[in-house]
Amino acid sequence: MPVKIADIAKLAGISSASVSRILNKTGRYSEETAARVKKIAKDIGYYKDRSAADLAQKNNKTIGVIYTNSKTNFNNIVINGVMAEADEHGLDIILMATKRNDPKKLLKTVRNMIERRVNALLLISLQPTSEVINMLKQVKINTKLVGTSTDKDIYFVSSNDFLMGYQATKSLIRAGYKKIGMAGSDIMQDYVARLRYKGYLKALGEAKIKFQTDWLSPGNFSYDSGIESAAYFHEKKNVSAIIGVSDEVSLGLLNGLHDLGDTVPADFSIVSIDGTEICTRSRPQLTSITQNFALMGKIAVTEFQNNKQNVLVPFKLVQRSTTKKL
Amino acid sequence: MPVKIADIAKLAGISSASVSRILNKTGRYSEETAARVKKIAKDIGYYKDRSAADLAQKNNKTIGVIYTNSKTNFNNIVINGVMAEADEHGLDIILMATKRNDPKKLLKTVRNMIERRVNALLLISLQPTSEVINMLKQVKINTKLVGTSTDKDIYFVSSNDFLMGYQATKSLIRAGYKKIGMAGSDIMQDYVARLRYKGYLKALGEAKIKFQTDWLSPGNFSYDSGIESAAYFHEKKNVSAIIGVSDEVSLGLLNGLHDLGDTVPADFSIVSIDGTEICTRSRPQLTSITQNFALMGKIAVTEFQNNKQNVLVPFKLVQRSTTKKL
DNA sequence: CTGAAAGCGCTTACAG
DNA sequence: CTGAAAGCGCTTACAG
Repeated sequence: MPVKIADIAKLAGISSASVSRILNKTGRYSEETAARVKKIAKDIGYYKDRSAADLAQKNNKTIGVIYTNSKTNFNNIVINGVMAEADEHGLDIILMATKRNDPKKLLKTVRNMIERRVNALLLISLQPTSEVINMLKQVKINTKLVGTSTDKDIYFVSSNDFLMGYQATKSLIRAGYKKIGMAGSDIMQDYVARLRYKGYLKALGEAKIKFQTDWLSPGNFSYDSGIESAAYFHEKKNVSAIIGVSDEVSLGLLNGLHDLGDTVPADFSIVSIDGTEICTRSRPQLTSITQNFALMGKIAVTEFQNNKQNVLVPFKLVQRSTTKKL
Repeated sequence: MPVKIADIAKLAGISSASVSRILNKTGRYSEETAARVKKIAKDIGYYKDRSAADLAQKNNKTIGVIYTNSKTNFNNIVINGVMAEADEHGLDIILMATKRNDPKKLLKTVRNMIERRVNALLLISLQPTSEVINMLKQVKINTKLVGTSTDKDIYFVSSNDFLMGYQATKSLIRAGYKKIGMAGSDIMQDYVARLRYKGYLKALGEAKIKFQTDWLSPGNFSYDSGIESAAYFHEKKNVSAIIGVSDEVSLGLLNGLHDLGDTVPADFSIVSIDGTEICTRSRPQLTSITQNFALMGKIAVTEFQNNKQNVLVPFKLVQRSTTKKL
């Protein structure tokens, strides 16, 4: 049985109301009694019961964060950004992890967050079903996708996927590459993939390069997709540069190509999209379109009350060693 | 204003008590009214207020998990194990992230968990100060360290660090290596490092190899420590094999050595401790002492009520390409 | 099978 | 500056 405010009140010979005010630094109270109360609280090991406090206050100042506990490597960066900003605003964070591509589990997790009455909800690199979106709308919890965009009826903070695809391709073309592949995503199934693909097509078009359908190697953004794409391009030898749609994919490409005896960037050049530390920890290091995930996390919490629009965060091209000078 | 049980009760023309029983599938009730109540609850978008429920029940069936949101790569694996097991037992998980080496922030986070009255607390790969440990003891929350051992007054589930150091060293010796370094930890400051070092010394001693103090390159388990150690050993050329105390360190070693023109395993062999996917994603792939982090997570929750002892989880040596055949 | 009522531990107008 | 009291939304003996 944990100690409660009433215990402190009794010991201090005052009312619970006063104890509450003192402990929360709210309302008026004398500093003398305050000192006494704080000492007692400390001595008997008092810790507020948040259930009771939240219930009474009807506002708990916590924002929920759900992420997929899979190999997506930038979640941690986003979460760091979220935490740093939440600290500044005196907001608590409750994290919950879910599995990628497990709508049931996500639904359950979202329900849990609703039951905990979080003030806002952030979904990191996650694509909710409309069932989830409707649920959230119904209970009027501000929700944002972070690190991914969407065409569904929900706000997001992410990079401009079209522009990243465009930029990656254009830079490659400018450096002299003519046959450019794109690896690791499924433009039929995936909205983000489609946007990037469109940017890629646009850059190709502007340079009067005729797109070949076999320049695409599909996948699900994973390392294994990269490995498979490496095998594909090694076999086909139809491109000289490849855009990996995530750092995972690009590392898979790099390793897969290496294992097949190809040299990067001599035989194939690679530019990755994401730009996490994976890029600097491979040999050669991966040239990348680098997204600002920390900023996304920060913005997601700064804007948590006014859920009025999407925000697109700037990205940049970082030259490393898997391409010629771009 | 979210809808509440009373709203459902009014709509259904019954008491709140009955609604509560139905929604929680507890006590007795007729299936007819149950069906009606469930439909109403769904229609008006009812979600239990957990604050109220927890307060009334004085038990919330949730276990708190705190981890460091830094580059420690095995946290995710542990957390996956924790989640899987928690699901089986119908336990909720609240995750919170903290910074490595930030006792203030950890204290704050632990306090937050206490206020939320978690049934048990898991600290993933974290070394709490005695202040934290005493706090937890005072409020009688079962707490376990997961993924690290300790000599402090708190239980843990981890691998046997002494044995890992011993095993890594002994395997190397058996394969013919005589000059064996250990990189990336500080045996003065760090308890885990000391245990592994003692195992290492024992294996050396058994093989009548005289330990040289310059076989040690200190660090803090990080990638950068690996890079620095690479520079050190490259310069000294005093060992032929190096034990990296974490996958991060080992990857740093590998990359650092590569950048200095050394070849692994020809010039230096490396065996890593951890065995996460980092080991299979480097070229050459890292031979490792592989810990079973998922099992640690699982065990930590299975045992969450009976906090009576430490548990040591088996590890194994996995041969890859940064050493001769061990 | 069902309801009235007390209680969980806080907070917060309100009155003094 | 302080206290008595109501209320937050649930759960759970208890009585029927």
